[in-house]
Amino acid sequence: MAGPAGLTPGDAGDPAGRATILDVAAAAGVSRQTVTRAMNGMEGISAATKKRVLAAAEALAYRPSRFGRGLVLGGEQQLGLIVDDLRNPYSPALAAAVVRAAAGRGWNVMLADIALTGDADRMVEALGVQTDAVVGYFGKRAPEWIALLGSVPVVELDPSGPVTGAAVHLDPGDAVERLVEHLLAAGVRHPVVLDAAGPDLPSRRATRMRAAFADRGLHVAVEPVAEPTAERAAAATERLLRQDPRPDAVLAFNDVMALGVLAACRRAGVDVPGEVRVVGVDGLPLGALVAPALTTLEVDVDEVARQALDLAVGMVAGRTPRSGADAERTVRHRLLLRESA
Amino acid sequence: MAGPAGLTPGDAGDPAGRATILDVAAAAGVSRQTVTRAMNGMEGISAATKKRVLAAAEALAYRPSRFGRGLVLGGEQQLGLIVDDLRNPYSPALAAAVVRAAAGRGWNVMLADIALTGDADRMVEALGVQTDAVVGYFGKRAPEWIALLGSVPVVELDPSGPVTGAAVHLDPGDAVERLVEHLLAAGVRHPVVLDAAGPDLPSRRATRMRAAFADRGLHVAVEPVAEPTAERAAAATERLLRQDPRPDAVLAFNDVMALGVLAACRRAGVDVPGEVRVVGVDGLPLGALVAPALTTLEVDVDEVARQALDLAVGMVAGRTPRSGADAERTVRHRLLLRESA
DNA sequence: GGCGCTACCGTGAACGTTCACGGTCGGGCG
DNA sequence: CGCCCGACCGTGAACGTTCACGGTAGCGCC
Repeated sequence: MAGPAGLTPGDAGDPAGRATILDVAAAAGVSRQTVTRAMNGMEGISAATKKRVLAAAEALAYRPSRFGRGLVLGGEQQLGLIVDDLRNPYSPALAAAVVRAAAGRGWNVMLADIALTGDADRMVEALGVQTDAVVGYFGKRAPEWIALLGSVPVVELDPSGPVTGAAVHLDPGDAVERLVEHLLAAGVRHPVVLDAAGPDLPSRRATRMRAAFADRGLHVAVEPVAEPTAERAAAATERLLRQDPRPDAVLAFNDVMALGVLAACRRAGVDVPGEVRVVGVDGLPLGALVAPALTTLEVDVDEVARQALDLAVGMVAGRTPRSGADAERTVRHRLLLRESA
Repeated sequence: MAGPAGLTPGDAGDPAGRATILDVAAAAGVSRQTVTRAMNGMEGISAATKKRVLAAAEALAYRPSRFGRGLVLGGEQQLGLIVDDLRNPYSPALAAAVVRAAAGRGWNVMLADIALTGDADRMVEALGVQTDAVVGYFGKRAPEWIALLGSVPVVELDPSGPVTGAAVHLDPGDAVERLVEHLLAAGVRHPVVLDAAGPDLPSRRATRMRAAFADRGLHVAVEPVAEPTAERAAAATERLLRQDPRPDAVLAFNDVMALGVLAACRRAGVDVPGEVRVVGVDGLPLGALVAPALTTLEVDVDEVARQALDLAVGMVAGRTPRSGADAERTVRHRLLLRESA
């Protein structure tokens, strides 16, 4: 168990570079194939030889090249996942779901964050080189990046623009209708939507919410926030609370922003849901931890992950078309009525 | 832009499998090398030929094999990151930091979750095959998994047992001393540590906290919780609050558990920090969103990521030794005094 | 002694790409 | 006309691994 002393990698003549299977074969006095047999636990090798080969491999710090192996074996299936910003808890919630779904099918997941990465273009391109399919949020630059990915199959998640290929849509469906009914029944008259200022404003969610209110004869102000963070939402809420008439319901773009709204209300001494009702979107578990517990439009990330993976593997296998109706799925939001509204 | 109609991949004789560079060469009536020149924007090719080659590539849905390319180019650097459970917000916070640090060095990050994955052994092994170095939380099974990784350089994060290789340690250092001083000065007499029931109990954190109290002549009860989740912590807290004497301070293993403690106190009508003081560990941003804002021992995830990557790339390059004093770094906790204690 | 069988091991070939070099062809120049 | 040069393009070789097959030795059996 103690590390073999005095052995640095490339201990024989090799000045640099990893040891290859031929180095091990030479060191053990056998052929390539015998090394393969030893390393991969195949039959057709004596116990003594196997031991000798493994010792040589250990001494040379030999590790099979994933490229050499992948070349002949046809490669493990590798999925690229693009998320918007890992600091927003929704991203990891989704990532967790995707990792789980992928593991079930024997796929590995490679994670990329386009908000955190300086050179997003390079990142996307690298992802295309390293993976067999890519799933994720592309936002406004979807066409550009999908082009950058070359012919790697792509599944867009909740696309904002017109879809160019496969996609999993998020549909507020009747959850938003029921939410609006609920708010109106509670006496809400001055609702405000706190929208995330993406490239295209207002967002689809905001539009959908506004439409639901408009159907029932109520006008909704849409307040754009520079970044979809709790801090920005809190700052925006402070402004809103000073308005006249004061909003009696704040619908946030996502749960994290809604948490910021709750914090701002608490600091301002405004009772939730008594004076202001607050709702989010995403259904994050941590929404149940705060007081009052957050009412939200929950998205079933496991279902999203399942559908996305289904599309991705289908496209890789050549079953699913790369675009068109068969390449689109829809996952519905669920209304999660807790305490804040 | 419109997809070329009537062209399915493998449109010529090929019954299955992706098109190779030779297929493109044949289709365009040129040689391999010319295809390479066209695809990679190299010089020594006429504009007309280049256009013809690119058209053929497009038609055949050709995509360079990452294995073939990696084999000759020596491979992009790829880092594996093992986290415990993505549903705990600390994991993504760390992952975000690692992704950022890695992107700065031109590395890609592949994410694995050992809690979510059914067959963790297989996952770890696959990670070893696909990456050039692995960083992460291995927990109790560290030796076993490091062995499984073969000769892939490994950096353990906050190892619980004795370190077998490189590691980044988390040191509560004087932050915990100052915390205990603060609690004692506030009149705390019956502190309880809510520990995460890992394989080795009590955890290093719990031990450290207990020692700090013991140094000042106070005994601390350690309460193990089956899982390090908010729900479990809340349930445990309900039990604790019925004890006599009732604890006047609860030190949780991490922030998520501390949030569970806060929720339980709120439900029980117990004032924080008036009647019970609550402390977490991690320094998650969301700890500032709850009421009262969570006092915690913050860990600088960016610094952890930097150190870990430094070790990893050093080992890959052969600079840093695989074990020993030079292969270990330490990052100190910081006391973040907010409202809950 | 010849035959076949088993256990063990080695040798071409292939995977898909890029590098280094060699070839061809047209044209300018003395 | 002979020479050289630049622009363009093609051909072996190499990367590291595994698969399919071929070889050799030992041994039992007729």
